Amino acid sequence: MRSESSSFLGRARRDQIVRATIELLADVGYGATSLSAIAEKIGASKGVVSYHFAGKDELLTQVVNSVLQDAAAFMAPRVQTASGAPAKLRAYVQANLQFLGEHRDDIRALTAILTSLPPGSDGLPVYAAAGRDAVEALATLLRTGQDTGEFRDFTPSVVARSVRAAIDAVSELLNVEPDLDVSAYARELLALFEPGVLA
Amino acid sequence: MRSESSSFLGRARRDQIVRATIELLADVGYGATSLSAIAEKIGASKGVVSYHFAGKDELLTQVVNSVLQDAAAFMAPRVQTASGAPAKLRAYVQANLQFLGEHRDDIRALTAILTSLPPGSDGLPVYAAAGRDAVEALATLLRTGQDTGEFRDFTPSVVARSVRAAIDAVSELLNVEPDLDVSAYARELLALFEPGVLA
Amino acid sequence: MRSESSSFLGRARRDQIVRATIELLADVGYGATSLSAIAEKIGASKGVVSYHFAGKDELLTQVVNSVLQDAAAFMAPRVQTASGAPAKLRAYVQANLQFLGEHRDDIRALTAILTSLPPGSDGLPVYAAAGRDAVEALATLLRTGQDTGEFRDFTPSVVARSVRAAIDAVSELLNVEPDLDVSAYARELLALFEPGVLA
Amino acid sequence: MRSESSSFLGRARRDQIVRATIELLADVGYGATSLSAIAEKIGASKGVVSYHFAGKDELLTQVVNSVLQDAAAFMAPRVQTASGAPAKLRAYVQANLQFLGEHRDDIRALTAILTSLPPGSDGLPVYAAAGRDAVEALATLLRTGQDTGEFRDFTPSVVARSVRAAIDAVSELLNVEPDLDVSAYARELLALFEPGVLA
DNA sequence: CATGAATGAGAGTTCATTCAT
DNA sequence: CATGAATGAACTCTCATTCAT
Repeated sequence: MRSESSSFLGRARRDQIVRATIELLADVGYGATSLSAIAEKIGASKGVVSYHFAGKDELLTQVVNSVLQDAAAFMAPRVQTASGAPAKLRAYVQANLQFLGEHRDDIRALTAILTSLPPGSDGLPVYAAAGRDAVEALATLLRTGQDTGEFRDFTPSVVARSVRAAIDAVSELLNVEPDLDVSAYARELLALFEPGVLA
Repeated sequence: MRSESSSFLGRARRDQIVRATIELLADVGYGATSLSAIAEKIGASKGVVSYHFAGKDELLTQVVNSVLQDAAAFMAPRVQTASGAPAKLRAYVQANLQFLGEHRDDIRALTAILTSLPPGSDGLPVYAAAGRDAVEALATLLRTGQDTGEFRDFTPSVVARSVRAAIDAVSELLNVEPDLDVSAYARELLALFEPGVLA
Repeated sequence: MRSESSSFLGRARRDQIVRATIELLADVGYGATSLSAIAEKIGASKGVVSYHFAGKDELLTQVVNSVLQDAAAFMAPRVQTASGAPAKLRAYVQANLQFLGEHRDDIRALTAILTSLPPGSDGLPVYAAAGRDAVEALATLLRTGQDTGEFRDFTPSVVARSVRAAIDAVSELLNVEPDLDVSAYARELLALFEPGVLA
Repeated sequence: MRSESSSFLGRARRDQIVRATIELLADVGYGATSLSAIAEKIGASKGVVSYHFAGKDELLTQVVNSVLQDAAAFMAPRVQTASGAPAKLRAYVQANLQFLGEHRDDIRALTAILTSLPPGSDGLPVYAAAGRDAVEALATLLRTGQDTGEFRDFTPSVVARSVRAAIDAVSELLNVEPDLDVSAYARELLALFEPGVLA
């Protein structure tokens, strides 16, 4: 099925497989997410997955892209709507946590894949790129605020990395406390970071 | 595995195996750290590993414990020596980053294991316990500072989790920038967090 | 597969499939000549091949027959035209080499199939029949020459098999030396065999 | 088992596996010679084969080398003992046919492998090398005879290829006529070729 | 006629584990 | 203590075939 024909049925099957893969990754982890397990979950034979995806790699890539696109589609408008660097930062944190709360399986699946991929040939983790992109985007936001004098003088990459890490940590917390009030958590995070960031 | 024999030789062999496992985990990742690879690395047969450890699980548990104990042994005196909550927090962050810088393989191995272990039977990640302990210890420190009026009124677990996450993020950064000045990074982290934490 | 329909379109499709199969066999070998590869080569779906041929076996049989018929159609008039056993033998060798030179893919495909088919249920190679027929035809020619006194007294089947083998060996040589002068090679072959054959 | 320790047991097992593989190749052909079939034949699990050989490739390479070495060991002394090019040629043909008669399975296995391997990346069959070596060795013998004036003036490579092909053809014949008198056949071959070769 | 979807068997390979020596 | 041998399960992937549309 190399055709991008996007025949309705083919598309639906692929989506179904991606969804099943996400749920498995979230539920049983990377190691237990085999093609057999995926096939069983959708009530089909093993060959179906191989038919719709060139291989496990393509499937996992699809999962990663799917989640990243969803996240970007959710985040972008909320951050861009806000005016001024401080407001954008608030929107960034709040939107992030809201997305985390609403897409737990997706995030767990993403994490499972990214942390389980073997180190690349250069010795660096494969996911370094994805992570670095996210940090870089936030750093740019921070740098903009520094240029306008809204933010203090700090090293943007350090703060960006720390804020992102603090946000990502919520994902794990959600596994333990499913009823967490993510909105309140976002306010607490901002209360923690804003004093050190705002001018 | 008459493990209680604790003969000198047996102890040495176990340590050697644990070290080899740590290096492999750091170098080639969880997936490529097979018993054969470990055996090959120490120039022995596969059976040796199975002989000294009940199974792969016990070996990995040993690796985790080993690293956690080293970290605790390094951290504890530095934090306890400092007097006053703010000083203890500074010591905590600085000692943490110093340890990260000096034990990169250990940390990478630890991360590889903890992020790759499948979710436990209760659906929660196995490493939740270890992580929770670390956060809880820091939260206690923060709570103490709040009791003495040295720290503001925030939710200790939220701040503790965020600080830990910011610290842990440095581990990945070290893979990309091996020459990172961890001491300077620690100062930047404190400059970021202290305004939001100190009373 | 309503194969007796022999509609123009159906006939054309079958021929197209057979041609594609021959090219694949010649280019990538027996093992890589899958139904998918054939379908891809003609820009159609896998089902097409299955529709026009009862199975892979029938397709390969068709390929073999097709090539054998072409060869027979090329050889027969050239040999029959020559008068006298020695002239027929010369025509046989020359026509054979000429055909080899002009139908390399066909020959390679034929060889790929015949050498890759599993031994038949009787333990004998499936292609034994085809090979035996070719040897037998040449042996008959030789026997005729012996009867007329033009050829020496030798065992016809031995000489026939040897001549055929020497001819077939040129097929492999053509893969290595595509510019081989087959006509000159034919003369050398005759110079080698005629002293032992002619009376 | 990468060790060349040549422990008696390991060596025996490897030999046993190679023998089983040869018999399978001879009996059921290349396509049906799977690792499972091999394992079943020696009454062991599939893993055993993988344990003793790095992969199927290494096993098949071993088979090829094993047969080629046996053949060389058989042929070399017989040819070298003969004095004079004509005698060497006679010894070559006779020894070859004798070996063919005594090692049918080996030859069938060798043929199965060499004809079934896919074309190399250069488009040429992998076995071209092995075949070319054999032809080249015989061509050298012929050339020597020409230099001494014992042989006529012909193109050595053409004659060498033809003689080799005539010899190889006997291998197939042996499948059909197991009781063939190879010694008599050798005499007939020599009677066919010598008139065209001897000065 | 043709397609895309699905199946199920079988391939080679890897791995943790067990055990006799 | 240590080894080499063996197992058996699981894995990804490929393929010929079938079938509803």
